[in-house]
Amino acid sequence: MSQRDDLLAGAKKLLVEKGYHRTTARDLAAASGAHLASIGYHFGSKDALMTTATLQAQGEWGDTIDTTMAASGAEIPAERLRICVDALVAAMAGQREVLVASVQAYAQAAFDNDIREVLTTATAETRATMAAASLDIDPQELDAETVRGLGSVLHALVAGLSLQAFLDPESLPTGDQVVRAVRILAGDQPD
Amino acid sequence: MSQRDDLLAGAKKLLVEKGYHRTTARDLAAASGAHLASIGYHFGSKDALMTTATLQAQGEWGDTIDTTMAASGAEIPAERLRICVDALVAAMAGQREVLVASVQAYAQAAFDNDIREVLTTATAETRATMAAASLDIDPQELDAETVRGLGSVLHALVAGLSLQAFLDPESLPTGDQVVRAVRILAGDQPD
DNA sequence: CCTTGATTTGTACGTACGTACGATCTCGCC
DNA sequence: GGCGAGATCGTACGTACGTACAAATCAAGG
Repeated sequence: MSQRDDLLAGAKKLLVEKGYHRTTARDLAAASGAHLASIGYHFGSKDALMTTATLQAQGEWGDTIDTTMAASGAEIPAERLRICVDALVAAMAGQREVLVASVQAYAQAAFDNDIREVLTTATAETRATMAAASLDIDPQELDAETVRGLGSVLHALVAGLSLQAFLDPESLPTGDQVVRAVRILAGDQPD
Repeated sequence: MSQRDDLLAGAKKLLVEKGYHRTTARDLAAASGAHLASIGYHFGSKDALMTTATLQAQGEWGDTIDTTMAASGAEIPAERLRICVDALVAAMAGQREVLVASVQAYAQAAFDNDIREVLTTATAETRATMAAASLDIDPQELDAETVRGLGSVLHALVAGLSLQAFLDPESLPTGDQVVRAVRILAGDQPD
């Protein structure tokens, strides 16, 4: 494993443990076993290394979501939702570091346009993937309207639950509770 | 206005413009017109000032949500949802700074237990408020089960849409689109 | 075996940071 | 009018930061 890889791995670790800005170049060197000066050589600057690490870490959470969504093969939309939520909630509980990294990525996105753009693109893709999975159709068949509606809602749901998992995993709902809540919200009669 | 207040106002401004850690004590002094040494005098440390500012800023977004939720008085759950989403989306578009501050607050929560606790409490309250508003009942009448289900879903929806507004406001759905998406998800028949 | 280019190392420079602390000011009160 | 506590100011100290750069090392090719 090259120092470059070591640095990236260490950066991701420290991103989760200390956050973006509290991580110093010397921390990175120590955590990765690489030499302080290697940061400049391989990445140009400490900031560039941290940005790269942040984007990679965020990508991993996106991948988790995508694969989880793809795995649910029920017939009924509500049932698919239930299964997905349960699977995601389980994933969230087990991978808190990835959630932390995602939150750090979002925080950086406020000031770094590179990160912002990657996140925006990734979000758009996730919305399409989720909308398609939820309807059990091919992503190509989706119209923009559906992505904006269904995709946004699904993404919001997952992102919101991720935030909840990040803050207080104990309070996460089950897939069943989510489905029942959705049915209440969909209701077209006074309570 | 005292220097203390000036410092807090400046800190909130810089929290949004530069983020938590990139804001230096000298930035704070300059932005608030207060003297560098006043930070130590009034808040003990620069970090304590930034934490206070972060919590205040986060509270403002919570207040926005709460008042918006309270304002929607339709009879039908879905209709209430539609109105709320439209109102919140409008609020998000007009108050990007508050969204930025919230994201910064969450990022800090990963490493600061004070912030984490306040955020957790605030989230729990918001979930209850939203669940109650959505059912058009008094918060006291809510059972824990409903808060966990309906409250979580509503909170996740709002938090998720906030994140979307933060990243790419253009892609936000309308209340109508959200309601239609929810109805699809609630569907108990194969598409 | 020597050369050459890509890495890794050691180190030091300049800078900007947070904070401590004494001096100075403000102003209500005796 | 002076006293004293609270607030503000000026400044300097020690530190830790990011980065530059020359030296050392390594890996292949001729």
